Amino acid sequence: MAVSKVAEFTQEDIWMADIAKALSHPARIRILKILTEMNICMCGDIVEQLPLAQATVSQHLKELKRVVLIQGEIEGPKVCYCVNDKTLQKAKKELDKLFSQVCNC
Amino acid sequence: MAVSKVAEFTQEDIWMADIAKALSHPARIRILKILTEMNICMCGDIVEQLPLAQATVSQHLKELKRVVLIQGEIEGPKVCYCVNDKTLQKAKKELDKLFSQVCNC
DNA sequence: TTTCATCATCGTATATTTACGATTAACGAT
DNA sequence: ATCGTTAATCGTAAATATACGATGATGAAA
Repeated sequence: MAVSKVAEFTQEDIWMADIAKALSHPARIRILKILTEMNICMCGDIVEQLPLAQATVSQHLKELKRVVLIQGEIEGPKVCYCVNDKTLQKAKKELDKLFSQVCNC
Repeated sequence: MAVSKVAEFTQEDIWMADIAKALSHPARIRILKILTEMNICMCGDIVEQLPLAQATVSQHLKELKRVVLIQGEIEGPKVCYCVNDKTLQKAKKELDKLFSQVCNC
């Protein structure tokens, strides 16, 4: 694109779109589910369960971290990932709000 | 990317990611709101309310149509757009399901 | 039938995303 | 100190997304 026009929208719409972007790849949906299903949650565990290389999974984790849907805690050479309930709750609330605004039901 | 790996995920995760992708630009969030707020909903009306050229808005509408979050009805030279409540309801339901699976709250 | 209005599509430029191998960094264990 | 494990980052290639001007198609109105 020539130049992004994203900044010309409201902060609310930008945030919502940003959360949606983080959820816009099936690998990242899957990662969120894996993080909840499993107790231990190292990057390696996730790589095992996805048809993707370690570098690619690391990139997807980075995107989820960017919007704070997940967070990682360094434990020696390992990193223990988990979902961030606060952001998830806010996302759910804002999505509910959007859908109630937008749906005639 | 070399080759997309999207097909290797479940249909459910792919659908959810696809809906999220459609919502992943603030212009498209805004368009959904405009379509609900306004009674008449021509493409031109939307263009007026966005800081984007007509061709760009048309592209965003196409992306929303792709996942059937909206639909357009041709009325002479005009096209009357409206949100698709059925898809919105399904999206809300699936998102709720995802969040309940993924959030410890 | 010519003109106008409306909107999709084409062509194009640039930015971003997806994917991976290779490398690097950080730490624990030997 | 060296080695193995873990995961981030770099470099790169290819696919997609974003943005717009120009053009095309369609139908209403003159």
